[in-house]
Amino acid sequence: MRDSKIIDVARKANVSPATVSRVLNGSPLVTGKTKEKVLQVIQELNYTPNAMGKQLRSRKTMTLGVVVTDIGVAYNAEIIKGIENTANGLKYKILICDSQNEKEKELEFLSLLQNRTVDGLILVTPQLTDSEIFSFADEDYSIGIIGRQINHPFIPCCFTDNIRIGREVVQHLMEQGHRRIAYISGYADAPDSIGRQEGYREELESAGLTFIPELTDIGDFDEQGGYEAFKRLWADNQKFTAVFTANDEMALGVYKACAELRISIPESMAVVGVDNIRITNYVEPKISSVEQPLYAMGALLAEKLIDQMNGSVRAEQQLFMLHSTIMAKGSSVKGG
Amino acid sequence: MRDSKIIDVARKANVSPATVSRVLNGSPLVTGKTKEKVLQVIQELNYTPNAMGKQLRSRKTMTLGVVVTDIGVAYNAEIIKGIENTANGLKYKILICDSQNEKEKELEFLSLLQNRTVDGLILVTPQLTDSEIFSFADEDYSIGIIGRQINHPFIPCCFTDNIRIGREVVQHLMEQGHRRIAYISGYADAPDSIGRQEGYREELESAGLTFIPELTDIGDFDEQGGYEAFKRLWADNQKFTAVFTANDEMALGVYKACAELRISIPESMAVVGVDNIRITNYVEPKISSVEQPLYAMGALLAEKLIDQMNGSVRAEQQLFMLHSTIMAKGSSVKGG
DNA sequence: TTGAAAGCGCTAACAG
DNA sequence: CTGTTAGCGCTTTCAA
Repeated sequence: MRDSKIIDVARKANVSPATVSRVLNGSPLVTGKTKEKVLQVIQELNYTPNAMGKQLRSRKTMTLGVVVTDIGVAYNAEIIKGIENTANGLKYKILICDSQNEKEKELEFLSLLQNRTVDGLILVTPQLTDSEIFSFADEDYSIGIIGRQINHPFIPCCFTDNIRIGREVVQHLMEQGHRRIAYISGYADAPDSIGRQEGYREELESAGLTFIPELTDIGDFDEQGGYEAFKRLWADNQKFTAVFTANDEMALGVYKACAELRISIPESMAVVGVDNIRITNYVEPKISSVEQPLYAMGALLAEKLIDQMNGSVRAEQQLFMLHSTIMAKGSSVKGG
Repeated sequence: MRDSKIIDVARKANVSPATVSRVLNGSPLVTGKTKEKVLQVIQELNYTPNAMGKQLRSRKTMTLGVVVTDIGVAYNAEIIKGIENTANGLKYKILICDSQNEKEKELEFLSLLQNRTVDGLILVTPQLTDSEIFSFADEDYSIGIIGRQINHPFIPCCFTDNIRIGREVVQHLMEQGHRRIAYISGYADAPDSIGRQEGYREELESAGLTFIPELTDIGDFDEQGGYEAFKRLWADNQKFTAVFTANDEMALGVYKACAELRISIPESMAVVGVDNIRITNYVEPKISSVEQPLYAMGALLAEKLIDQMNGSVRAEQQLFMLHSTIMAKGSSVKGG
């Protein structure tokens, strides 16, 4: 069954296509009577406006591209939800790209901006470097980033205050009586690793303690990496009573290492991670962690990007730094 | 900077737009020399074909819509990955809808098929009833379903063999010496609940045991529901030594209930769930579960739907029933 | 092998 | 308030 088009409706209702279009788009300049007639014919013909015709003519797809490194990670899924809900509320749809951490796939997806398949693009902690992203940033292309701060006048960013995360975790551990606190970072060059370590250091020093490089190691953000990093730290025989891992996956690795080494948590070793993933509440003891406002980050950035796309101000770059919340649980509170 | 269009390229290369289009689409009828010239101009002008123009003219968006009830659930994320990868390989893009279990949102998204925003739509265990879906099924609309079998000539379906899941779980539990096995279903009317219970019953009976209705309860597929169902079963004082929950969330609820009731797993109570979610390997003891080929389901259905969309056979309905694998772990194997 | 011309279905100027 | 008309950028007959 061939779809009917605007001209069919127009003819049957004895009006022009323009009038039908006006009715469809809620123009106030149509008489009640005409409008009713048109609406009725639309019903009779079961007419639906063709999106491609509309998009071509209006030069808008009402679609936002979203590039994520892995849709299966709860962190990303929550951000996507925030984006999606906000976008949908503003009549935008979401085109997803799970890049599987491949730069090439991310780059490929960016071309959807050029060919106007999407009106704007949100990158969630992409693999792409700043300069690769810059090469696409243009007066005419709307790009936003979540989970990383980059310095470009047209690119709004939304990220957490990593320094503050580091400070609060250390502060919490010090309140529990710890003085020698280890830090396991993710990838060495990841902003999240660096920022959290910076906060860790600042807080230690502002408490009059010294930052000891030997108490830090690198764990690549995954369970295995955390496991290995902890074992290295432990073997190094630096005494420490608490470890702060830059994410929860690595904290799980620490749990595994402690089990093998017969170190009891939290009695002999306090552990705090970041992200507050679900599993932290199912292991014994529950893992203290820092909860980031992921949904809010997605929602906020989507809103701001859409705003910007729709011509509002672009006077200065929009940077949004959100705060996280520490959730103290059994892994860092004795008798908790 | 205004994008250049096909006519700009044509003029600069001294050819017609038709020729440029031919080059762009790899038509074999273009001279090598002409082709080179055109390609060169395309480079110079940094020309990218406008997707909307192309889509309108060719009546194809190369986009697949995907409706999921919750993108944050690992089950769904894995299916989406299968769909996305396959679709991308065939040059299709993915438009996502997280319906949050709201029928209304699912229905709204279905309209993207009507207005030709997407070429086809995949529903992943939707809330919509069969008849609601049927009202959209049409020679002209391509819809596929994952996780549920529905009976319609144009709608390919991909789902797991739930009866077999039930039989294999019961068989495994019987091998471990259990004779009185309880079953906690999800929503009473969910095909997954029914199929798994059917398999449970069949296997019991084929082993010469009787199906005891008092040993079954309903847990709504979530942790709390599993917790409550187990407590009801236990309070009912029917003796049983094993419980099969229709998914892992409910198994987690059973763990909670057993902890409170001081029933030790697996010594006094064996537990088996379905889905093999990540948490099953982080609780103590690990939860035995049934792993479904989720990625494969997504990939398979995407492929078949795209095939069907591209005019291949539509002789008979395509039904794909995949098999799952039981993963026996500590919760059902003593000393495991 | 290439070009001319006619739309795909819609919206927006401009007239009336 | 409504109609006429001219495209949005592209592909695809049909002719040459």
